[in-house]
Amino acid sequence: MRNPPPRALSIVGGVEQKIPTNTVARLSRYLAALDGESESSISSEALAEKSGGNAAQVRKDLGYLNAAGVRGVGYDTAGLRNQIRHSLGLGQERRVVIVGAGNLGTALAGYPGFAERGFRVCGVFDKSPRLVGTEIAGHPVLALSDIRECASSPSTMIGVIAVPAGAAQIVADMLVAAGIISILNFAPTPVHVPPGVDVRRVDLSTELHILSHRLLRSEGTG
Amino acid sequence: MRNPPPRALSIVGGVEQKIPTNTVARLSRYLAALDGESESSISSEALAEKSGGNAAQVRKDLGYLNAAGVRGVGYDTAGLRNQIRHSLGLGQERRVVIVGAGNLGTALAGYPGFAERGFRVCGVFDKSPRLVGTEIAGHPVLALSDIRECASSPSTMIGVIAVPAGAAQIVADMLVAAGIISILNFAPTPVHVPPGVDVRRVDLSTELHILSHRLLRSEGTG
DNA sequence: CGTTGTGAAGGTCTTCACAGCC
DNA sequence: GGCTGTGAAGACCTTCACAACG
Repeated sequence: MRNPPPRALSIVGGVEQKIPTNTVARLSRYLAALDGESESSISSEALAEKSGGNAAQVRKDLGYLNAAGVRGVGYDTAGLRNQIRHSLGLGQERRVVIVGAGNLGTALAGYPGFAERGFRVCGVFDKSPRLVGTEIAGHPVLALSDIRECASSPSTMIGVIAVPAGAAQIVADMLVAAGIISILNFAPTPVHVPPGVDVRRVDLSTELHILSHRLLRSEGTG
Repeated sequence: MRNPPPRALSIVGGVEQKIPTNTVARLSRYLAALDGESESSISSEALAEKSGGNAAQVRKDLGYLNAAGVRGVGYDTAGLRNQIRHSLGLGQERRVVIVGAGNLGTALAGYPGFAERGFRVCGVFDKSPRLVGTEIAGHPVLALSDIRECASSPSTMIGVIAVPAGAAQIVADMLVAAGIISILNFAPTPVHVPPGVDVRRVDLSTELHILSHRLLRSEGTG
């Protein structure tokens, strides 16, 4: 959320600049699009087509990576993939803890995209003694109190909140107490965290509301 | 991501103006925040606090609704709730079909927030004959071929794609063929649809990538 | 008084258009 | 010729600041 004042990072081998969040989101999609690409080189136009965007934007976005496109040809597929992976912090393995072993937590734990895209689920937690000890999607369900232990390399971990709204804040507090500073919140409520902790929120009802609003409009005009 | 057709909308006879998508998303959150509100009136500052936003923005957003705030007091809770519901197209019941009865589809079908926020799941579909006929989250699983039948009031329906990437486009085509013009796509791939069909995309990997990128930054500066 | 409603300012993101390069 | 890289323009979004008002 609150990012530090724009400051140059000393990354080995280059000067990185701040990349807007929207661009990061699209980079993620470019990466997915590249996964299905067998040609050794790809043009901004082709990449836009495959990722659902537009060519000028692709070029602007890749500009943030100091991407090595070749004029008249396009971008080297393998090199571009590496650069995007690097800029998304996927050079090292990212570990994910999921809190909440209900329907959503189960879906997340079993989501094949996680592993494919560089994330490893390293713990699924639930407060219910009925669930602790069972297994979902191949992961043992652990007690909430074990979060701390699991989070031994805090800075590389992401915590996912997949519990009902009423429990979201308490879970957030626990994640923060365990040293996790990066949280994805699926509960339909905001959570408060100390400065330095980054929360992203995904709310299914909100997505439906947006579609519903636009339906209303097309009903009005149609 | 595909955004709404950039057409200017002239609602006949009305004073309704276009509401930016970001504002619509926040309206959804204001609505959620109001659900937990018992006071008869609420200030922009209080609403901002409860919804995780900022007061000036709340006032700007509510301005799009011609909201009837009372200076020195705040907004009438019940009235505001109604206005937001109306502007989100929740005056009528919105029906949702979910395609894909895997982990994610099951989680969505069982998500209590849907019903609470004005949406009714009216069909869960899957291509697997093994699943058709079973029940998930209280909904019978139907065959894909029944989508058309289910979508008798097309304009009020929202289709949710909860299938693997490889099947997403085919499912999108089927939804469109059934007359559905509003789609929420959870598959990690874009889908192509004809003009007039509105697609929103939610990608879990992308959310994780954004967090991962920001972790990288804080590792660099920390 | 406290709070809304809103023009104006400031910032960010997207699109355009074309120079530059292979 | 074809495609990238990018400044400039334009659209959009957020924040500020304060007048208007109950």
